[in-house]
Amino acid sequence: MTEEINNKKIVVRMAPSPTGNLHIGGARTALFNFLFAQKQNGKFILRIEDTDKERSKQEFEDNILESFEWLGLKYDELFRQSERTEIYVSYVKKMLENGSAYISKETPTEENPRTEVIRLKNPNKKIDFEDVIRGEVSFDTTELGDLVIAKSVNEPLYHLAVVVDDFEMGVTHVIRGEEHLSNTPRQILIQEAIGAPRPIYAHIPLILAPDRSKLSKRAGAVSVLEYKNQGILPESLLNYLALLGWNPGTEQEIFTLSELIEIFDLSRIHKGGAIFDAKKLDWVNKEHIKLLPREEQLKFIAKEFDATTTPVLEIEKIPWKTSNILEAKTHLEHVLTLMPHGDLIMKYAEEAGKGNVLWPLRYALSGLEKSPDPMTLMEILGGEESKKRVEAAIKILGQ
RNA sequence: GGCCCUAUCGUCUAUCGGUUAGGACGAAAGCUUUUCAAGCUUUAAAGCCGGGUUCGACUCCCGGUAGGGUCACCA
Repeated sequence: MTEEINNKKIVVRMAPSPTGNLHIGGARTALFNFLFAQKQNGKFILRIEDTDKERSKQEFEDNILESFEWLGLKYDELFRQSERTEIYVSYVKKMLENGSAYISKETPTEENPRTEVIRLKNPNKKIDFEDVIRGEVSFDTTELGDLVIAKSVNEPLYHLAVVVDDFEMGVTHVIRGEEHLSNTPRQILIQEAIGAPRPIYAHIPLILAPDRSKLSKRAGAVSVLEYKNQGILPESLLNYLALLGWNPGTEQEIFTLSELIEIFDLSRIHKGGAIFDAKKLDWVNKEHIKLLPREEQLKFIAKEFDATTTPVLEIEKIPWKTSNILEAKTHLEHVLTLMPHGDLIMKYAEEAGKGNVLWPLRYALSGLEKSPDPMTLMEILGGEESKKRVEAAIKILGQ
């Protein structure tokens, strides 16, 4: 509330380019922006940066949008840079007029046959900026030269489009990946040329491949949506991603999205990159599945347990280790009369010895030495199929 | 290579000058008549190196080293 009274509302954005599927690095950037905006009661913009017509693909934009949808990261506004060309053109013209940019004659090459481009007139100065995560960062822009900001008046390039959009959209905080840290001085130069205020920067550390290199397709970066197919819950992915490069300062590790919003804090973000650990993600996912209502839980357990394969039973594995075949048969026969009443079966198991009853039951249902517990299996398999399997086990024992 | 950033168990991390350096994942071991791909218990496992500053440094400073990012008419 105070933010809105004292100064303007906070505005953040996530600006992916549709040149690939949204992967976990992008998802985390989106998450941090989202959490910050929610916490500050601000606005979260999703901006598709598709100024590169050759590399931008509709399928990737679709993938990004679908990923946001699945993750449950709601944005307040959606923009496409390809639909905003006139705006950039007007800025290019303005810069040309006020002399902060100029048309530069180029010697055409094979890759770049163009004879002229538009360059920023670099004032060649030192740029210092305060990064929320990294503190004071300073660059000498002399080495940047007069950077190209547009291929032509009608073809703006990345840096120009970003700066114009952030200005036009009133972006107050730029929260993005560390790979953009060295882009920042260029963008500040353009800001100053068009008279835009400087937003607050927060460059978050990269998510690394197991060999500590930048995450790429080659290094095993996978689309966010692939985790969906793997049975990862969106809240699990978000929870895990939040813990990569950030922590709440307590020992709690499992959070719902609203809990994350409550406790998220930019100042606790790390500086160093972090390796993505799929095993820990699995653990986080398991914890979130436990939080689900029973019905939902079964869906995920069923995903890993193949209920369609009829178990192949080995007779000697049916009885519990201190028991024998005859006893196992007796117990299963009794259980069969009790099915499908789980509570009655449990009661019987308590009396007859849990291992004696439950092990043969579980093994009969699954044919596995390790599996979900018998009650769960019966829920997944259904009453009829469960009975069939128990009967089959009894038959084997009776031979 | 230039510029910039970073540096605690294998991995994710706590520590904001004084701790037996804590937790989690994973690993290993053990327990369990077993609602066992679970749970519980236990163990191993870390301050990159060298200088300062200080009564005292993982923590602050400097220098190395290592890793990463970035140096497009891509984003």
